This record gives sequence, structure tokens and C-alpha cells, in this order.
Amino acid sequence: MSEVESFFKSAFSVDNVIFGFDGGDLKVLLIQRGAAPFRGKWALPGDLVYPNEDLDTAAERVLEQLTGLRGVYLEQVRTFGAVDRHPLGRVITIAYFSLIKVSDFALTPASFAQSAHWHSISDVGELAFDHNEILDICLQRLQRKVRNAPVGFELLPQKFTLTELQQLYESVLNLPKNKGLDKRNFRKKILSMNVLVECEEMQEGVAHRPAKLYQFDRERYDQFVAEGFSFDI
Amino acid sequence: MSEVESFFKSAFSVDNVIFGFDGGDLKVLLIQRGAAPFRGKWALPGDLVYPNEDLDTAAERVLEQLTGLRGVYLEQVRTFGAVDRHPLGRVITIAYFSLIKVSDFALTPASFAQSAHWHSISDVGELAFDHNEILDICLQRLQRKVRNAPVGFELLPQKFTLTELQQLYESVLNLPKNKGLDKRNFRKKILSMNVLVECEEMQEGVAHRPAKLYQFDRERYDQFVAEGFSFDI
DNA sequence: GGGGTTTGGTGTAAAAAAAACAATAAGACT
DNA sequence: AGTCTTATTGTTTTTTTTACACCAAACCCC
Repeated sequence: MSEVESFFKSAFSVDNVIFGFDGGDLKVLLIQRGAAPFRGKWALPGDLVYPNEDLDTAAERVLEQLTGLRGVYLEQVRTFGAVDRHPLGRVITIAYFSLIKVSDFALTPASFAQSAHWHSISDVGELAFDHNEILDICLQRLQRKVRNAPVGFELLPQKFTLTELQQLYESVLNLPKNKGLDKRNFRKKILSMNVLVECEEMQEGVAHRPAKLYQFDRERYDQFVAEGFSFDI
Repeated sequence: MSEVESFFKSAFSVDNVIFGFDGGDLKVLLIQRGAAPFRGKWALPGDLVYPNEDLDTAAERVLEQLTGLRGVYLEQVRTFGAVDRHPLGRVITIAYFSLIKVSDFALTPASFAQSAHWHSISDVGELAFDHNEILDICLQRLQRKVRNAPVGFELLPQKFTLTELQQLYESVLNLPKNKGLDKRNFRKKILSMNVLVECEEMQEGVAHRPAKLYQFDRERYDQFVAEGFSFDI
């Protein structure tokens, strides 16, 4: 095999770190591999990129095949390309993370997985390939991103309470519940940005005083940015 | 050709956005391509990744072949993989940026370039491939990075004056000279971090009061971080 | 060697932002 | 009615950021 040909004995894949939040811990969606290598092991959902497919498209496809969701938040994070990272050949992988609303999630039987389950971030065991490292880096990226861009809302239902929003931040940033962030200061800050609108409705079905529901308003956010302010928690 | 084989009719390259600073504008090192496609056009230095080569290693190699430098600051930024980005086939590229001290730079005749020259960031014309987009993204990354990590020093000689440091920030962040940052506040801030040490020497050969020279001290920086502070300009 | 020119170096006060902190209100349940 | 649980709201203090102007040191030129 000539050297030039050998350049083409390689492939690239995408792997997707799918985050979710259910009110408790931050979660990541993992699959149990149905094929070698690492058959039976937990891994990030991913696939080889088709020859005629853009990278972002491939990441969207992987996400949709697994969850049935389209149009959710997706961001490229980094490419992992250690020579020996894949036991069967030279395969580099472009890592993405996505943020989905757990309530929207409908498990679709995906060809590449025996099963898929949410795992608490703090309770992820040893994963296939270099997926622990990928998960780490993506989590760090999310932690930075959530603090200076309004992406946290992607993890919550459309209507949410301020307490839920605060708990989301505490989970993502791994802060102690109701200790990490001061409730009054948090509310003051987020409301002062004017990017939330109060819904008519209240929280229902709780055994205590119900909270007001809010929605994120992208138009207001765009205006906030246009005025030269920057989102910062 | 089977579908599986077609996955391997693809390659990946690295492209390197090499930044430099000479006291005036921020500069980027571009090559004039010596081979098709885009022969004669200005482009980012880059090369295919060897089959047995890690991505970071490939980026270091490209940098060394062009500049003779090793061990300089290098950071992966993003992977660009639009299907049609390379006219000769499916080639995705992993973009890096590196920061070098222009004074260390010794041009080495590199096989892949007819010539290499520094271009002012504000004066880069149309580049080969999608390199304008890559340059844009890398510049944005540098602008963010320089504000919250001590990477600016990588662009300056080992010993520098505070004015030079300020001018560096103003160039990278594209602020008006001596207007964007307040001299007194800038000095106060950077000195309060305690990451610079004053040299014995003074600036020489200038037709005005000579300035004190400073050096960045990584140990002090590590301690600064260990104490829970974060670098922030 | 004196005056002009150029950049280097320094502190304080006002404003804004962040942090600390606790009591009342609303509804569910018994 | 009383208890329980979470929701909601403002003020004070501290810290950080901004705004702002004058003298000092070296060189140059006459």
C-alpha cells in the first residue's frame, strides 16, 4: 500500500454527549454497545460520518436516531484523535454535546445500541474507547457555557420555576443544593436581565405554595445582547 | 466500491493559525501554496495527518517545519468538515492556533510553501479553502482566551514592558490604541495578580524615559490559581 | 547645559456590582 | 385551626470597576 493510500485508511466518527436534567442530578444518555469492539459496554452514542454528510449533520442524525429529537441544542466540542484510541483502526472522533429536555425524550430503538439509559454524571462507570475523557471535556465545556450563554434553558421544560432554574445551575456546576447560589441574589440577577417572561400559570400538583412559571424569551435575550450586555451567571 | 470502503476514502488534515505580535498589529503567518489546489493562493499552513501520528503531534510538526519552533503554545480549536470544503475529496481539517514570539521566528523553507509571510489580521485577503472562516473562528477563540488565561505572554519576548503588554491586549482585542484600556487600571489589575516579576534591567535604546522590564512567572501564576483566583482581563 | 519632547509611572474618589443576610406569604395537608 | 413546606421579597455591606491628571526620567536639539 502506497503512503498516499494509507492516508485514506482512516475514518472519522462523531460522538455525542447528550445531557439531560430531571430535577435531580445532571444526567448523560449512554448506550450499551451492541457490536464489537466493546460490545456490551456503556458508551457515548456515535457513528461514523457518512461520506457525503457534514459533521454537524452526522451529529444531528445520531441524536435523532437515538432520541427522535430534531432541532435541539448541539455544539461541537473537540476532536479526539489519539492513534490508538480505536482498537480496529485509525478512527478519530469529533465530539459534540447536546442539551435536551428529558420530558421530550422518546426512546427510539437505535440500530447501534442494545439499550440506552440516563446515567447520573456522578455515577458513570468505565466507558468504551476514550469516552470517559470525552465526557469529562464536554462536561467542562458545558459548565463554562452555561455560565455565559443562555443554554441552561435547553435542559428545562418550556415553563419552569425559578427554583428549578437555580437547581439546574447547581447541578450543572456541581454546587451543593441551596447552598451554592443565594436564592435572592440568583433571582435578582436572572430577572434583572429581562430575558424571562412570567407565565399566567402557576405550578400545579405540589404540596406547598405553588411557584410562578417562567419562560425564556429569545427575543428579549437578543435585545439584551444588542444593548451590549452579556449573559453571566 | 462498497459502502464500508467508502468510509475510508477520506482523510484529515490539520491547519494552523499562527499568531504573532510585533508591537503593532496582531499578525498571522500565511503561506503561499506551492501545489494544487489553490496553487499560489495564500493559505493557512497545514498538512495531512500521518496515519501513525496524533493530531497534536501533526500540528506541532506543521509548525516546526515552517518556523523551526518547538514547544510553543498550541491549542485545538475546532474541526471543519463541510462535505465540499476540499475540491479533491473528503478532507476534514482540525484547526489549531499557536502563539509564537516573532523574534524567535526563523523561517525554514517548508516543502509545502512557496513562501511564508506575516499578514496583519486586518489585512488578510481571500484565502484558499475555507481558511478565512477558520481564521475568523480562531481569532475569536484567541480573543476570548487571552482575557481569561495568561496566554498573551506567549506573544511577547520574555522580557517586556507594561506598555507593550497593554498594546498586545489592545491589538488582540481590536481596541483603539491607548483608548481601549486605561493605563492606570490596566497596570493595577495585572500587577495585583502577582504573576509578573520585575527584572533588574530597564528598556534600552529608546528616545524617552526607559520602562521597567517584567517577566511572566508561571509558578506565581499557578499559586494564584491554587488560591482560587482566576486570571481575568 | 537648558528647554522641549516623549513616554513612564502613580493614587483617589465615585459608581457599580456582588455578597451577605431573615422574615412574611401562600397553599396543602391533617 | 394549626402545621408543614416552599415561594417571595429588600436592605446593608463589601468588593470591584471605572474615571480621571500630574510629575518624572531619559533623550534630543539647539
